[in-house]
Amino acid sequence: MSTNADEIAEEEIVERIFEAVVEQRLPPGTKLSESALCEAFGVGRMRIRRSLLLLASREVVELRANRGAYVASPTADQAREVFEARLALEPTIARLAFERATPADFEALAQHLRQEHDANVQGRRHEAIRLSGQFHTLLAQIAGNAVLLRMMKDLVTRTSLIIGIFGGPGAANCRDDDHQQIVDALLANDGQSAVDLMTAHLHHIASHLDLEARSSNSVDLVSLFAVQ
Amino acid sequence: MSTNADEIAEEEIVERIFEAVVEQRLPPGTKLSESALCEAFGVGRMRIRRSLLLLASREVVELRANRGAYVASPTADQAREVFEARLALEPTIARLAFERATPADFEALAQHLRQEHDANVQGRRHEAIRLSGQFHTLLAQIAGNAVLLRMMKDLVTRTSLIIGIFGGPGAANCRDDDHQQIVDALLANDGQSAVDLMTAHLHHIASHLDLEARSSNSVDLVSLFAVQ
DNA sequence: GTTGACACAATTGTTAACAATCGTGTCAAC
DNA sequence: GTTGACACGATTGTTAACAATTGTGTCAAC
Repeated sequence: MSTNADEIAEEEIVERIFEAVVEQRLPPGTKLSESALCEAFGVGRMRIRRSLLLLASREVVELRANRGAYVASPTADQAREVFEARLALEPTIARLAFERATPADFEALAQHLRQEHDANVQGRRHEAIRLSGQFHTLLAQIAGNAVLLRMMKDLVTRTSLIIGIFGGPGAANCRDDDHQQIVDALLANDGQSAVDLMTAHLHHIASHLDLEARSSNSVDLVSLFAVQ
Repeated sequence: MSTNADEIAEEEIVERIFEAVVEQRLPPGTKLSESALCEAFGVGRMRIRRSLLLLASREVVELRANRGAYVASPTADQAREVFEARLALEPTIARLAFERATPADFEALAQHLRQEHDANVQGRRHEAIRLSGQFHTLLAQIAGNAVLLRMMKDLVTRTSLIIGIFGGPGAANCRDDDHQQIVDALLANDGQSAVDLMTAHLHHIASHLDLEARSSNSVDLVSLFAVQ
């Protein structure tokens, strides 16, 4: 009764769009027209508008007045902020996951690493990218904190956008080897190493970004003709 | 042209309700009827509904289907999660604020402490509570990270709800003396102390909660008649 | 050939009426 | 006197038509 199967809920639409963004099938700047989404999800316009509002509140979508919804294009500053936030959260998440992981969690981690490896080997790029981000939310899930999990979902999604903009052409999200090492540390009962590896992992990702790159679009003109 | 003065934006409605919740003028469970809010803010129903959706997405408001919007009533588990998240974020925020604070920021902190002290001495309870929470968001502002700032606003607001439910009757949010000490540490150029004081401060607040208290409402019946 | 204004089409934003659901109060039955 | 069913009022949820804004394409003028 609470789960009406007749129509898709906003939550699911948001989830699906999140997933598509994580997989980089919806690049930054993509226009999300209401009518197209109505058709895609088979729902009314109101539901789409609510979903877009929710996506905008999580800064995955940008709402321009009278011009529609677009997949967000994080700026270099925003990219820095996202990674700073991840560096604040994820070491703690790694520690909590270390403290609370059950045997079932370790099994889930092992299975995830296999999937990630397979997707990489078999060249399923979208799936590999998605799993790569999902590793971080899986850890948050194991950490057993819904607040942190929600934050991580947002940050991981925005990270995909950031890599899409500032990452090199071949740059995927993470080396899966890093993930393997983190899980190994957890299995070896070495929590501190897991925390440190996570920190290093994030620094590694951030270091592969060129945050000076795409400022060319509009900022150049502004700064070029600045008075000073 | 972008700032139409003719009507209040959703953003402002959300901000105002956030403020009222922080000040504990909107206790947990309060019904937020659409018509009442329409009258209160002088806007159409659609705008109110959008605002409520935004508030719900930040878990300050709970939306029950066909029954309306209510100020959220965090559970004990959610309370633990919120404090865990704050413990993950705020030490980092304190460190960042320490690294980046300008003389103007220190002046703002000093002024804030004065206001907080005055409100306490003069017994303006609502304002005191608001300023007490605002201290934490002010630090996030000084830390210069919009992502972290947004997270902190949500967490501080939810903390007010948590204290309203699980705090003792006279329990305000923070002792302002703790805040003074943190600022003193920053002024003394002692970043590590500021970080440690912040951690201790959060533990102090959490320790004054009785997270076993209000589980009586519905859980008691369930556990009372449990099979085992 | 380029630039400017104008009009049209397409899309978004808003409003108002309608439908559905829930809580409450009354009333009858046991 | 308590419990159950029923109907009403109030509130929320949805739909569809309408209004407003934006972007585009055409056309004339220089």
